[in-house]
Amino acid sequence: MSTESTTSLPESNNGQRRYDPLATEQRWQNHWSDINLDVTPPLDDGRAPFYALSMFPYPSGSLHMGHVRNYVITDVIARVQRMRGDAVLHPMGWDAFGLPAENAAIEREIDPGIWTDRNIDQMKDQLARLGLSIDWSREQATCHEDYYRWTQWLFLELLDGDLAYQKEAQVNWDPIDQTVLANEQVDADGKSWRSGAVVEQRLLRQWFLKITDYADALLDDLALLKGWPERVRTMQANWIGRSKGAEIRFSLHDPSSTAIETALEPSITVFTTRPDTLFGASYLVLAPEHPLVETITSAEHRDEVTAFRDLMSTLSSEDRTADDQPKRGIPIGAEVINPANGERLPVWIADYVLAEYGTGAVMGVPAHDQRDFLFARRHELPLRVVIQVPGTDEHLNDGQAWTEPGVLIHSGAFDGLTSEDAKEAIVTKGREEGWATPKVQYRLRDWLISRQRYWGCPIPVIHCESCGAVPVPRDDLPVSLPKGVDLSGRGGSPLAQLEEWVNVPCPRCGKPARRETDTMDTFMCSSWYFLRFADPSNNQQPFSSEAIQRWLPVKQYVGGIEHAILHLLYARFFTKALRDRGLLTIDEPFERLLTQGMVQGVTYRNPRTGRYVAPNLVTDEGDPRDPDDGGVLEVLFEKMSKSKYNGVDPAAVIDRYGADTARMFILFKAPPEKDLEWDDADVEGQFRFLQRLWRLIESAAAEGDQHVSLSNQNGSVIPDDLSDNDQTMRRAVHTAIEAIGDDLTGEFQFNTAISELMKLSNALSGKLQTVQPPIREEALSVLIRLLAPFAPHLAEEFWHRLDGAGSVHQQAWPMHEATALVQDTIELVIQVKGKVRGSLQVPADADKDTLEKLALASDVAEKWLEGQAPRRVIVVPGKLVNLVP
RNA sequence: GGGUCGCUAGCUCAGCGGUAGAGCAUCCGGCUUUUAACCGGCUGGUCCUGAGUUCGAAUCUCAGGCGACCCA
Repeated sequence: MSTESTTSLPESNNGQRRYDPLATEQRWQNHWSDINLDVTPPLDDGRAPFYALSMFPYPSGSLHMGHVRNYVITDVIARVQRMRGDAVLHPMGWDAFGLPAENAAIEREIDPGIWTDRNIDQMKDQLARLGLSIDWSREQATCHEDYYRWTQWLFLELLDGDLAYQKEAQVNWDPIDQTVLANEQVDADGKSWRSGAVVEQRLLRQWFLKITDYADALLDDLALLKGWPERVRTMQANWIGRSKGAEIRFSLHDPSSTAIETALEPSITVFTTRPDTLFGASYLVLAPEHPLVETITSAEHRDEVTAFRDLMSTLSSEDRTADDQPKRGIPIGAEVINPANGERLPVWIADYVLAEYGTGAVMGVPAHDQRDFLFARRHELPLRVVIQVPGTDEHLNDGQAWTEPGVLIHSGAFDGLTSEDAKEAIVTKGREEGWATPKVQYRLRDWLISRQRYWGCPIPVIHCESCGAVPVPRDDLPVSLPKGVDLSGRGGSPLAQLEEWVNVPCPRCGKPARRETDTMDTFMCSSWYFLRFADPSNNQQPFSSEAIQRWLPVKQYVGGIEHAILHLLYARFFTKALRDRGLLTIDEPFERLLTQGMVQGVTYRNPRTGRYVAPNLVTDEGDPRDPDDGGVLEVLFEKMSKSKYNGVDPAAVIDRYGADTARMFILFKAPPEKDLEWDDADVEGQFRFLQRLWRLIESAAAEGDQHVSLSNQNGSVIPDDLSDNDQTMRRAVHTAIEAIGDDLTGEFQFNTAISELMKLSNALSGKLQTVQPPIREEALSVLIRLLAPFAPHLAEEFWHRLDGAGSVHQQAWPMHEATALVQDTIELVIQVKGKVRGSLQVPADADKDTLEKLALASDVAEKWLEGQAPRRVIVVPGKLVNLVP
């Protein structure tokens, strides 16, 4: 594209053109698309690979600011790496299965596939306006057959590897979305991550993936993820929840015998992380649902126990175990023998013990476990201190259990051992005597992937009465989603209604059989999409090993913190499982992770009613009032959402200021990991900065003495005879290169990088005429190249305006020259007793002695030392001299 | 209760042993049939508090306060 075509911009009456962002941006976007600027280099390209990836969006149909922030961050990284000489893969796709499409179908009788494709088209148009350097030729949508046939193929791999199985289990049921959910998809309050409904427990036969086989690997390999935020790693570690301990078997005491029967069956096995406190056990608790409750409850306790179990079945596990709940429980009339000391302990059932965790039974050690302590106090059970509590001998302080490790007391032969040694010694003894086994327990459960919904990837399995669950042969893939299904939303798997689809011959024996009618959790689809981008149109396999070796792992992944556990844990599991199936050679999918903060909008809320008020109903921003009752409103910043009326539409911002301003504002307003408060005034400020740059370039492009042309930029040589002005400008230019380079290496700090651009612009403004032509050519060339990743359209416009060759986005990233940063003289700070009292211009290379002499001879020294010789002189060359009288 | 992060100008953030900075906002002045204006300048700070280390602390250490997030 020639610079001629830019003359269509409006001209002002002094001959300078005005900045018209929309026309400029459209023009360059078309041009880049024409020359395939963003296409990924081929596999045999010799440069270092750099895979930059944003978490792909659900195609809701409208782009919001969170998306914009996410994709702009990734785009800047991709652009910088290209200029630094890497071969960059920067793709985009759609996480396109999921409930909104199905709900739209129910409400408006639109085919979910058509609805989804339409949304994808819309969002793609919106994304295109941002000027993202995405290789759209690699686009994927998880709901398209040429993608999901490979999701099914990978499911069969997991099935072959014994990592997928069916079982009947208590599972989370979302009553609003009418489907089951994985544990990760239920929040701490027991609510669905999607619908917000309180989940119920149901006993159902479902498909699971054995993520627990990888619990140790997923935990241990967190140490490899040095480029991940610490808190994400911590969250994953907590979620996996590995605890080392032991299972300890307590034999039931036979009340008809007075002898200690160590081998009486049945016995009760508990899991504990504190075998060192075994001698402090004073009771034993079973979960109310524990199967042994049925058999060992004594006749006189049976009615009470039945009533208690009925009560518990109505409560969620969160309600039962909440800290502020009184610990409820009742004895069941049985007794066990403590294998360590032969003591008889009563058996209780209680709300705070859950059947799903551990063995569904715990030993009660009131002195050294806070929950046991509260339970024992409430039910007047005995308490025995077996770990020495510092400073108090035998008693507990302030109504608390002592849960720290310590030295054992009242523990027979183990007295005097530390907790750590005692754990091992007690378990060893127990193992010899057959009542203890070392055991590692996890909080992580297997991943429930069945969903009773239509708009998802069909599970490629056929159920045959003779052969059981038979995998669909790989040659028969994909198992296509049938059209024309009645989506009533009334529950049950919609696919089950379609008899002609469901009834098929068994692939193994040929007898009539039925297809699996559940679809997969959409997190399955997103657990491998980053692999497909490396080899997007392969129709022989999900991806080739050559493509994977070239591009994976993802060098920089960018997305929201809400996936800290969900998607990021599943994708890590997939990677390891596929590695063990021989399909991958990498251990981790994402080398570096950036979790961007939320975009928040100004929000008005009536503190009395709790209702949100739309900003256009607030007449006076200085004194916001509720239009209904005239009351004063709270002004807050909260995550943008429809219900809070605080959203800002990206399209409206781009219409008004252009994508470059929107990009610059979002990057400048906050560091990428932190929340960003949207402020229209600051958007204006950013637009003004771009206008200042525009004028700077326009004046440089003017004909005459000041005219700058970058056409011979590579040939221009910095002369030896530099004036002070020349040197000052070069210093500003190379300082900016160094600072921005630092901001874009390791931790990304786009906000400070843009601040440096502003400083550089200020340093050049009005001074370009005062320096030699090669200096101003260098200055402008650097400024434009440093700007390019942030404001790609404007930088391209500037580059062409000053006769630059090719696209600015194909130029090399500037490198700073250390010699340009050197100063002849520096300002030496003079301190007296640590307080700054003045300064002095001194040669930059002066040695310590010289500096000391200069400082002592200065007016400052004379004034503050009053003739006395200083007791001590501290000289920091290049910086200061501190005189201590 | 535990962990992580944060507290610097009115706002959002840099600075992380050596003269407290940027952008926006405010205020003042200028320019203009370039008016979503623009240009120039000023103002503004017990760097959360206290103690310690040091010649010197926003910066390091300890204690405390407040806030956010995660876990229990």
